[in-house]
Amino acid sequence: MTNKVTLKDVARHAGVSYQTVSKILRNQIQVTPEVRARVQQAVEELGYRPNITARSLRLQTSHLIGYSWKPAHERYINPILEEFEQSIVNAAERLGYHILLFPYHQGPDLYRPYEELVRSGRVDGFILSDLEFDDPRIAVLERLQVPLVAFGRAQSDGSPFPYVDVDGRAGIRLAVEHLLEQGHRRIAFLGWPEQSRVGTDRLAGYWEAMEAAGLPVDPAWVRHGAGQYDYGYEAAHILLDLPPERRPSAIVTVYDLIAVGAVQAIQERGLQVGRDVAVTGFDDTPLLSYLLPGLTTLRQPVWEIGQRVVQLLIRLFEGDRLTENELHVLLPPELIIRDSSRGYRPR
Amino acid sequence: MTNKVTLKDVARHAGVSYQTVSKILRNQIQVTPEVRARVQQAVEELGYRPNITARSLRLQTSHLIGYSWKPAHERYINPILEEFEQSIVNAAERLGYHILLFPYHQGPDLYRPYEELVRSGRVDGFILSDLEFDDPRIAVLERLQVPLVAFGRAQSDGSPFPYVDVDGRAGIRLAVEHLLEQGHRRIAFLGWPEQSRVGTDRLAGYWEAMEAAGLPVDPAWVRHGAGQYDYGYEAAHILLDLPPERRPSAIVTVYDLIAVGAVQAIQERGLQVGRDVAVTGFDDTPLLSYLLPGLTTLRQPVWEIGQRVVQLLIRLFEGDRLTENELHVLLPPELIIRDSSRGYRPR
DNA sequence: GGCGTTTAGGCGAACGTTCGCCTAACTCTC
DNA sequence: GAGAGTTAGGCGAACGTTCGCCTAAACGCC
Repeated sequence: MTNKVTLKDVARHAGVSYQTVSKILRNQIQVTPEVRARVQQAVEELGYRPNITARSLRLQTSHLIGYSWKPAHERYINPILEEFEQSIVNAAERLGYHILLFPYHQGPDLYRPYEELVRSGRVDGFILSDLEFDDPRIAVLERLQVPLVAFGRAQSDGSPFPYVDVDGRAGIRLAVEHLLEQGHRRIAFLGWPEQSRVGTDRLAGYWEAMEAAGLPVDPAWVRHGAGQYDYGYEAAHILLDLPPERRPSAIVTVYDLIAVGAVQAIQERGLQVGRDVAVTGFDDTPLLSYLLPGLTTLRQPVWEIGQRVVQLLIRLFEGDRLTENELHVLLPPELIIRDSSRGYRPR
Repeated sequence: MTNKVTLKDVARHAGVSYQTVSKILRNQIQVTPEVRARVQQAVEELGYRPNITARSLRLQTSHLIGYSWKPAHERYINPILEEFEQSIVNAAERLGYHILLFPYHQGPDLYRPYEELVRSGRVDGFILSDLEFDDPRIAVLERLQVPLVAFGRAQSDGSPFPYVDVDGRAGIRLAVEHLLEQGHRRIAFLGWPEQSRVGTDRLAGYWEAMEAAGLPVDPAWVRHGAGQYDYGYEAAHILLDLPPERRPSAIVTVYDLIAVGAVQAIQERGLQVGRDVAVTGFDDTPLLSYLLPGLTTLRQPVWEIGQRVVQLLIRLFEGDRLTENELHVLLPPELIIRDSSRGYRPR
């Protein structure tokens, strides 16, 4: 079953005390080359592997990181989460840690399971994703005084706890700037509900870019909604119903599926996406490329975020003193330009 | 950081020996109600939680299950894996276990990391998904003599190791039978490459259903291919190019994206999906419902599979003697009938 | 009331590490 | 060649549990 070869076995084989074997393997002692060789050989012959549990007990650290995320439900899937998961596993592995799955279920007794995991020494710290506004997990974990790093913020202007996040504001700014370069002047924005942290952040990017270009923004161009495909579809129809001089020639959205809905609405009116009305999305959702190959979108640096999150958490474990810039990291998304925002021909 | 309250603290507080506290908490001893109450109170006052690492060391079991899956790459995503992951976490949690992520990377030294995890006592056993034909992980783990349960088989007619799998053959049979009921007689099958384990299995279902209905199968109707969207698209065109009396009126596919490609090809020819040519997919891919709402497809009982996999693995841990039927479980998928296979009007 | 039996709870040991301290033996120096 | 310094490696203890064995007191019985 599990490893039966212990330090004592190796020691007996090599004719030294078992504590000495431990020290030799961890390079914490000087020995004659001859003894070292004997020990090495014994290790290999017996196939010794240190028992992680015993080490954890002695060292008072599990080398396990809890990962809490919000499971997708029925009609909602988060396309970037799988890549994030892979990334943190990858980074953790290289640093000698493993990732323990710990999905986040809303419910009355949120505290209990976290306390259990922490107080029982199961995990050394947590990685959180899918942060909500005023996320209850944060309070719980801070109360437990356990290190945590979040993928995402709780407030648009940053949060006190350590996080790594995508700079949605900069991303949307990139998208708007790109549309401006293409000659668009009336650019609409399909955002998320006004309370949404992510939505507010991205909307700010829109305002910044429009302002920097000195362009007035028609209030009708900025919309908020909670849905996905349907919301994009309906909102686009409303936008296209505006009188010609107010009708946007480009629609920036905060999510690919919203963009897909908008594309559908545009096409239904006999308009051509790109040439007549440009559309941009957000996330570069993998499956979409099959169905709507040409959607201009913003790709989050998910892999990089995962790597940073783990590195940051482990530095927290080690008790490093970290600067503001190390504790709060923002990474810009990459603008992927495709046909949905090319070939504009003003009419 | 981690729990500082130990059995000894509780014992001191309650005025008994610490071993007695342990026994009381595990109900392995009879004590006077008064002592039990004192201990209970001490536990609560101090917020004692047993240290999992120490327990693991003593009990020689980590209560951790390694989950190995094949990470999605660039253009390939497996839509059912997230649900599976959730399901095993859920089942494991309820049985006192946790899931450790351990992605499977093909490479020269496959053995090493598994050996490490097992011999060091990190995990008690493994769950494998995304099985390949003659999957190397199986050999490695069997050599290490570690319990394992797979989601999937390595051979169409079953595999020696414990597994839970979806009965693709029965699924395809359902789809074909449904099409027969709709009045279709010329039914084509877009499968996977001939070496594919899953593909062979599903193809068998097709043959069985056609044979049971006493219908001849035109060899041109059965196609094998490795792609997804493109493969479906091209294969459908080839099928529709057959002379009218040989041209299929229904296309069964082994994967939703292949079906989407086929739908595209059908529509390009001015034919209507469902009325003129029926199409069925496999997996009920979540995102697709936005883009092609009406695809008839087979939904794998992923949640159920996850639950069963964990239960089976834990019974393996416990050394139960299991019967053939318990070790090798097949669950049928559910046929979701939508518009792409309804309203057939023979011409 | 003496004997055997039950019961409550104590005690020692073990799981496999790591780490600090200790001590012989060796090396150097004058 | 004696004292001080260095070096190789041994030893005990600890991390926090669980478990088997032990014992003293309480109990039942005739």
